[in-house]
Amino acid sequence: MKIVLKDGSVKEYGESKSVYEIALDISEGLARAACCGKIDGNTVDLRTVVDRDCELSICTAGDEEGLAALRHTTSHVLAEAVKNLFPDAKLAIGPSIETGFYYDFEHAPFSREDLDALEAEMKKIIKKGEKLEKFTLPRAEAIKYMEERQEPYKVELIQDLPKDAQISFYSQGEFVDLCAGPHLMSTKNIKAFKLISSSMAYWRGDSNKARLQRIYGTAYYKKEELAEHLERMEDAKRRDHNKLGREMELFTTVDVIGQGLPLFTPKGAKMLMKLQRWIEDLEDKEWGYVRTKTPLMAKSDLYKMSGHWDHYKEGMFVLGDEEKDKEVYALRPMTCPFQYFVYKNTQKSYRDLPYRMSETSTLFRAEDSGEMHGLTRVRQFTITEAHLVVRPDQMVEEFKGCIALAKHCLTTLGVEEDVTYHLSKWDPADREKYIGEPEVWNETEAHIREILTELHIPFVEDVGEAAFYGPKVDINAKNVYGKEDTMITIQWDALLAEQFDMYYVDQNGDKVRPYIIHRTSMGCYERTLAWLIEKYAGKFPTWLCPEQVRVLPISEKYEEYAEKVLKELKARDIDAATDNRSEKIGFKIREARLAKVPYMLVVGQQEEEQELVSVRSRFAGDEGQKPLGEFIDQICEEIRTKEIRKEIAQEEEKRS
RNA sequence: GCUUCCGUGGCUCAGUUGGUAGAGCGAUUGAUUCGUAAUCAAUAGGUCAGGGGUUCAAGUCCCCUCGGGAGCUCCA
Repeated sequence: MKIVLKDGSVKEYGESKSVYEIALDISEGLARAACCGKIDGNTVDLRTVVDRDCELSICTAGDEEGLAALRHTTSHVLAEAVKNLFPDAKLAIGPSIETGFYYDFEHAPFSREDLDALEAEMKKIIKKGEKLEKFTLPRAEAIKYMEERQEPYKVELIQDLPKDAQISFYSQGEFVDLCAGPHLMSTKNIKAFKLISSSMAYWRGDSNKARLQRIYGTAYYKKEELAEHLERMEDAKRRDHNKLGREMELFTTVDVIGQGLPLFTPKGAKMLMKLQRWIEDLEDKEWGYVRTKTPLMAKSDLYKMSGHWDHYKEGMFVLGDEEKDKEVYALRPMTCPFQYFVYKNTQKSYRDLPYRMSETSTLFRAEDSGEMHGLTRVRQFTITEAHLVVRPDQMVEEFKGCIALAKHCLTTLGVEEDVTYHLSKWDPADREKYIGEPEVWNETEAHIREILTELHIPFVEDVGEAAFYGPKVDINAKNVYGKEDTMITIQWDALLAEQFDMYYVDQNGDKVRPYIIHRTSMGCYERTLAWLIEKYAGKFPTWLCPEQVRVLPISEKYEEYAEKVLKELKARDIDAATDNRSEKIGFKIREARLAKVPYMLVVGQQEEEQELVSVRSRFAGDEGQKPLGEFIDQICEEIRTKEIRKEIAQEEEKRS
């Protein structure tokens, strides 16, 4: 039997061998790291017997499959440890995930002390180095087997498998778990793991079903990799916008004002203003948008017309009681129908299209109390939202234009590499949630698919993620903890024009229904700011900084010159301040560094006499003395072009 | 909305089996007038998230409300 290995070399064996034996044969070291194999592209367990010519690769350190198998095995060890320490616990499921693994148990909540005790127990199990053995049972016997072991969740899982299936189990010593594999050969190959946290989870993610306790953990091949991962988690905590944004005095929240209602303090408000001016100017000057200003609330009649009353009432803040009050109002959760009436204000000709209306509008959404998080999930937010009313023949070009604008915005902010594109489709199995006919949905989805393919944008398709009136392109970004949020959305709407009786007059004088694109060029400002805080760990590109320059006089004697420098900076629209406190220069520099101000201008006797400034930047450290005018020209250019200067290697930031 | 953990001066926290609050940083004031990451000293700041209960006595125990974290569910 001929085996073609990953590196192209060919091995010949006289008889059948297991993947593990072959791995051992190739390299002792490799085999130790091996977790599973791939035969002709399919992941297989190390115990799998190879009895024919094939291509075989051994999944090892660095392979996704290998890492998943390692973590999955670690989750089994966790399950064994839980059973040892808490025999009453019932096992649910325990898969590997992107950052590690988890296992769900029916049990009282686990404390950190419990997790520490479990870690110690897991180490004991690993030290014993039991072999993981695979065996299979027919379905009926498998159910009986798990009933005997009093594992009701496992029984339920097996019952969902096909009647004629052979159910596979893995054991390590006394411990047995229902599992499809693959797994390590022995528990002793687990070298580096850590239990991270525990929390509640529902059986099968259904809030009507049993409440389980989930333990999260992670595992790596090497101790150093685990240490790196834990360091990354620490770094994520430091970058967390909800903490850093408050520390940097960008925003705050107040109990009596309410959940999901952040207050932007002067620095945060300045950043939002810069973002807004940039987006609005860009849209109006370069992309042909017109601006509207429409009410933040409307009578319920409007939402009934748009379909929001039927499809989205739960998410709206309704003012007034339908039973008692003549008029019921609602704060707006979106801008669409308001802008439709702007369009309808005058009769439009085919020559007027595309008609691109944009508005920086504040929206209100009645999110459930548990959904709010920092600036990424709030009840009131502001977004520059647009509706493009277009002729059907213009639709594809305009849709592409919206994607191009979004990409331009992402590139300018330096985050274009950090996003994923999604084609959010309807769910044909859930017709209630959507309006319109299946043919329209299939057709519009096909159009979007074609556009993305043509633009060479990699994307994934998500069923059931569409708006109720049409499919969309969602551009998502991950936060520091790896959770995804939608930043930008571009929606194809071939249906609402009908609902609002919107039309244009074509060449023949006939009334024709236009198409509509709902889109944003950036996400809402709150979420965008959160993203930027985490992306840059608070060290924003200069153009966005609420304080771009801080002038630091060596002593109070040079205060006058510092004020003169400040005046010239402000005359060129640079956001600057002076630090005139009677502190030593070292102290002032330290504070400016901690405030992440991009440029510090140190001024003393030499500078005053020769109209110079000593530049110290976040990017290059001490940049030396230069004439004030030269510095101002340079920073103005950096701001104008929205340059993202590279930071110097992180100096150790000494805190307290 | 659900489960769970948490809520002490502006920030980070300490507060032992219940005996009516402490530190560091920050702030303020004074002194210092300094050349690239912390000058010295003094002073002020808290109904211990809010409300109710148990107790001779509650920051500490119990209940409710509000707010925060984690995880579900949800998300135009």
